Amino acid sequence: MNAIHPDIVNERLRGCGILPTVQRVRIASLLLVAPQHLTADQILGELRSRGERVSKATVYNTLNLLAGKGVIRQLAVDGGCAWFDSNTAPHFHFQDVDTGALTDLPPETVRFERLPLPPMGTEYAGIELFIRLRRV
Amino acid sequence: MNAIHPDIVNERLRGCGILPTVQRVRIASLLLVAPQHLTADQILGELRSRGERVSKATVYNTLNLLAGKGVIRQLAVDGGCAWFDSNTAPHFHFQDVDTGALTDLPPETVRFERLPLPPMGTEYAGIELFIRLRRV
DNA sequence: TTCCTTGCAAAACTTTTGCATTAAA
DNA sequence: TTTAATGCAAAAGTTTTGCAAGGAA
Repeated sequence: MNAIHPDIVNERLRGCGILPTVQRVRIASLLLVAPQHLTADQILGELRSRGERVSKATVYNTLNLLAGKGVIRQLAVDGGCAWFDSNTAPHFHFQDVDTGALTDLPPETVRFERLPLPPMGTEYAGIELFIRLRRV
Repeated sequence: MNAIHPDIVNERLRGCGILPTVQRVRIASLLLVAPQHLTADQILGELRSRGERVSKATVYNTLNLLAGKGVIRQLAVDGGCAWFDSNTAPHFHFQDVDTGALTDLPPETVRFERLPLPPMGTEYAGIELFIRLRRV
């Protein structure tokens, strides 16, 4: 598994007005090492298997904090638990219907010819596109 | 609120191999009366307010059964609880970011110019498109 | 009768919250 | 020293499950 220098994460968090505590840096480092999709439970499990102590509550609090500041993105996928995406650039996803696992879609493979105008009194807050895949 | 003839629902369920019991017909009738999006809890509340007795477990079991047979569609929306859509034709959704409420998108307002090929060994199982709206 | 469905309560899960303890500035 | 974050356990919310009782064929 790759690593990311703690100072980089530290500065990234500070830049967003987030106090970089030990636990927050651990969680952010894990996600930001590469573009990926992880659940809260996967993050907790990975940190604990490394011997780094974090509580479940802190994992959730930190993920919500990071998502609120735009460091990561919470994906609105169904199925029991939330997925957190370390790639905050606009992009779409493949999703395996059986496992729920997500894969980034190459951005240039999707193009819209037509999209609706937002209804009166509203504005776009984002577009989520999931292409579900079944194994054959 | 409109009504739908019980016989119609009866036949619809039988046609899918579902035994049309009293509770199942109540739940299906509520959903199928119009294209709409309801949560399990909304369905339970509506039936109870009409004085029709159903248990929570049966609502969930029935919704899963109907979705499994393709009578309704379970939407993969994030946020605590599942939404069930009585419109099974291919279509997309607006979603209010604050309330989570869903609205059907007029189908002709979305057109793709380009979509990715399914990766080797997979095939399309469906496309979910949510356009999130924020009130201004 | 035989099989399937229902209802209730309890269990299983994910996520949030209250509060004493601990760490950061 | 003062303020904010952490950890634990308990609470909250949605969904599933086990089992006795009731309904359909």
